[in-house]
Amino acid sequence: MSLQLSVRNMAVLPPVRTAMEARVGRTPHDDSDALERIGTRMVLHRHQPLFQEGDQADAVYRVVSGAVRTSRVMPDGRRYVADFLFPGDFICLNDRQVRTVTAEALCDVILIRYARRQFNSSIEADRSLGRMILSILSGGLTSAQERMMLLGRKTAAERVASFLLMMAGRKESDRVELPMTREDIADYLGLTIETVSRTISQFKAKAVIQTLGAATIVIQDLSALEDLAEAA
Amino acid sequence: MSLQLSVRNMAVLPPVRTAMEARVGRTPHDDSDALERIGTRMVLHRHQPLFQEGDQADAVYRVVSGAVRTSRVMPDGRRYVADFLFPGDFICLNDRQVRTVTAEALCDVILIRYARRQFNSSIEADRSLGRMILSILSGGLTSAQERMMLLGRKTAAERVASFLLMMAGRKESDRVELPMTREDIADYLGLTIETVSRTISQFKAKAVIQTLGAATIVIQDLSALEDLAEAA
DNA sequence: CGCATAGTTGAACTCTCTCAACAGCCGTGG
DNA sequence: CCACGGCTGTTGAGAGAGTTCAACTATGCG
Repeated sequence: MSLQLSVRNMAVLPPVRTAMEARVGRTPHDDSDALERIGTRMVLHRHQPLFQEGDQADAVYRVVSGAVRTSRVMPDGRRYVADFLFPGDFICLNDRQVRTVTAEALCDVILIRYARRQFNSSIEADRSLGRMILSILSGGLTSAQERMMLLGRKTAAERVASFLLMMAGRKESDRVELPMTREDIADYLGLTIETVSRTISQFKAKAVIQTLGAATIVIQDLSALEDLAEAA
Repeated sequence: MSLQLSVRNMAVLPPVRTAMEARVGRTPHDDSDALERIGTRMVLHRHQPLFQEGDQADAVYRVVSGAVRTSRVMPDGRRYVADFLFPGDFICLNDRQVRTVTAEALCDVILIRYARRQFNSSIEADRSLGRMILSILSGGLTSAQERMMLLGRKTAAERVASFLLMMAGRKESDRVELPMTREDIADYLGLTIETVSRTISQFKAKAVIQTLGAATIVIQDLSALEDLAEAA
């Protein structure tokens, strides 16, 4: 009945992206102070699971490098990708007892693990850290709403364009690496592999983007892509 | 780029529903203690807006009675209903500065208004209240994920069945009042009015539900409805 | 080099949407 | 109190976006 969550946060590791995140990132009392002491570093290899649906949720994680996917499968096999997590993002920053998604490494990943109890103590002890977590959760809800609009009301082309812009938003360059498969993208956008593939081909035909192998796309015409995304 | 949020919480006013909510609801130090002092009661009439997209977000609200709808409109008119808020639910429990949804009364509504600054102070002052807010935000994210699965992967029949079960979940009886229009439901489920209407008609034809006017449905066969919802 | 996996493209199909007409309900005013 | 008008909801028919099934191609790893 409920899903585990993964919440994005750009506070420390990657460059800031939004007003909220910028604000958080510049908090004088940086969150890493309080958290650094209690985290343990760990490595995950490509396709290795971090945890499974149903597991006890005894830790919070933060991605240092690489990319993680959280997903869920319906009894009949339909899959839903909850989120892609990149450096700086927290995984499952909520208070659920049981995992409701499976988290897997898309490529080799380094992350920091925080035991739930210690993490909670840190939040309570450090007021600015608590505020930050609140902010991150708020931001997560906000972007969840954005995604619901996408899933409920946008066309395939708009969804794919929005997705590419999202991925591009993380970087300066016009070159975007997609560590996930087309199937992952499809399950993230509520489409099929074929539709994602066809849509990307259309964008190439229109010279909006270009591909360097399936995993790398180059944005040739950013404003055209933004128009296609029909940003609301 | 970001959406305002409305977060559900059953802690005080209505009966508890989930593990998390139950836990919160039984917190010895009840949240109403800390909040009651700073809230002001207000009344809203049917169709009256509480706030609009773009407004300054200087308050948090909590529904006492009635029902509120939050929504957003894309430039070309496509609408997305973010949430329906019922007694006990908080509206826009996040730290965004600007409203990214419009909130309107579906019927006559009583709510409590908390000035943002005082609300934030209360959270910081009262540890258990802070925990509760964190819990509510977590729960909001969890149900957002649930909804994304619905929007991305479920069929029209599954969506409508899930919706009816959601609405029924708030009550003991098998009689469910729907204060929102078919259009609201459609925009909430990512469907059209016609599809919602047709699906409800199908359910009636199968004797799964029954209607007493458009606004009241009676669940005749709960397990059949649950099957239709294909609960994941 | 060769196989397996991932991605692309084509064609037919289907679910949902769109457009359109009709029906039912409710409040207002005669 | 009933009749009218407007709004909300229902039903029908046709169209279209995206899916499904299937074949083919490219890529990457042993």
